[in-house]
Amino acid sequence: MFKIDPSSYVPIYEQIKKEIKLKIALGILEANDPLPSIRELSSELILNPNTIARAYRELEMEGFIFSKKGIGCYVSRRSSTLIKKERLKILDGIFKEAIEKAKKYQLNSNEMKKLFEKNLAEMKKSDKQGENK
Amino acid sequence: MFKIDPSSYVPIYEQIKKEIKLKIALGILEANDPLPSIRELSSELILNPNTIARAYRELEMEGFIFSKKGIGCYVSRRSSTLIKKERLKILDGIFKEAIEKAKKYQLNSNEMKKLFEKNLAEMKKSDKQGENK
Amino acid sequence: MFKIDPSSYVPIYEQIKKEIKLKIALGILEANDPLPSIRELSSELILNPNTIARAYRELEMEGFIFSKKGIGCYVSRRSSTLIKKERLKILDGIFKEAIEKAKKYQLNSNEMKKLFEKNLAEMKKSDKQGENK
Amino acid sequence: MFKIDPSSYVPIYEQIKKEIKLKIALGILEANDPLPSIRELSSELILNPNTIARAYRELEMEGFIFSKKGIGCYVSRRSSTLIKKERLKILDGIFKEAIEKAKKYQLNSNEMKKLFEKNLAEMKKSDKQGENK
DNA sequence: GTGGTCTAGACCACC
DNA sequence: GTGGTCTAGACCACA
Repeated sequence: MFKIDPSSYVPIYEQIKKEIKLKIALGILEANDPLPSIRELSSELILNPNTIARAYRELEMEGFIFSKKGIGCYVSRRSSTLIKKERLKILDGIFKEAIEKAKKYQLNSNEMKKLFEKNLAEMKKSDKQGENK
Repeated sequence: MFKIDPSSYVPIYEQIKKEIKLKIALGILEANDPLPSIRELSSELILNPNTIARAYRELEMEGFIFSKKGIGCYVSRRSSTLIKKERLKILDGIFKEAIEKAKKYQLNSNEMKKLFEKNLAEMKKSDKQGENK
Repeated sequence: MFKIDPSSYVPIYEQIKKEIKLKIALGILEANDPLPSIRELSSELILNPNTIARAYRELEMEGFIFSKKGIGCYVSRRSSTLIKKERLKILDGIFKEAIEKAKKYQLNSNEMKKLFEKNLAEMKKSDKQGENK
Repeated sequence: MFKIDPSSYVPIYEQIKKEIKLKIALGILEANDPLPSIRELSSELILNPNTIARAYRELEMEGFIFSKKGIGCYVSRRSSTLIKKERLKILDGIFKEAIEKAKKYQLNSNEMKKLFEKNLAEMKKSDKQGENK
């Protein structure tokens, strides 16, 4: 389903939450779709069930999913509304953060623009190579 | 001297290390310059001295600084050489990472460009306001 | 027949037991009356048959009902005697409990009275609306 | 500090949350007051630290408290505002629930009133006896 | 010492 | 089988 980086500073349950939110944001998971069961996902990711359970519980508290005892966890109807707001915040945050970091390294806005566009071009290039493979 | 984000997942000692490396990269700290004393920095950042000590210890192990017992810590001569390699990696990584994250959220390159420039413009704006204060 | 609250901490089989005891206490179910079949009730309440079966099993153990294998469950003759004791306890307990809880929140008896009467009035109001539907 | 009922259907972490919210509602705990440490409370209540940690974590997510790594947990400034809203809901819910239960047992509003006032009188009586002891 | 995360594994309610 | 709670105990970051 997705990958987890156990060496990251970001807690594993937080990584799981993000990945599921991402799937909702991309429409891969839609309202009433079932999530993988806690045990299933825990054995797939080689994690303790409690870690998955915590991620699911917090997603439920935030309104993205709902759980039925003995049945499973499902994407909530409100999830698409909730995720739209988060998506914008996240995306905005991504670039804001990058710009702030670059600013710390005393790059001026022109240098940032250059560097950004260089990286963008590189990404496009490697994407095309990926397609041709 | 600099700011720390206690709510970040990045450990505080790691944030301190980054900030000091940054200062070396920018030439604010040069070879043989003294670092703020552990006590000084800990009271300024309202952190436990042990946290600062750990950051300094690891910077010493990586060769960026050296310590004189009972006197203080100083920027090493090798630091500027060491930092140059890191700086390039970091700068390049900043936008690469941002682009990759945005790509996960299925932003195409045009949308990324727009969002990047929007945030760049906002940064400039808030900088000017800061200057006028 | 009755409602179940799946989000309550009280187990569902316990809620079912209470509802059936209630029906006996109110004389809606009398000695030798048949209970709804497990299948019937489980499809009506959208619950697993096992959950209903457990409620019935415990009611039988407590003497309120008896079951004929392959036929169904029936209200026992002793049920009305058994229920009378429970009913008094329960009714008295309802308000005693409410008052104790409110006392914890340092409501004095006047405030409790006010709040009680406010809620009583609201109930009456919503009942009338229900009738006019 | 308070008691927990391990046999209750209400989960222990939920009971702990309620008790702390109660203490905030009553002004026993005020903004910036420290909460007992997780280990302290867990050994006092003879519970696993994880159970306390979960209660504290959820209280933090709901904005009632904040935690500082390596230092402790403290009542938040917003807590008093947040608790006021909850307190009203809780108190209203207590009587609403009691009335609904009594209604199920086909008590009419006059009977409810009588029973309520009887229990209120009993409470007052037992309170006075408690004082004289 | 503090809180935070994670694992391992138990029991429960429910399907 | 499912999710939910709880225990026991480890390791980490931080004071």
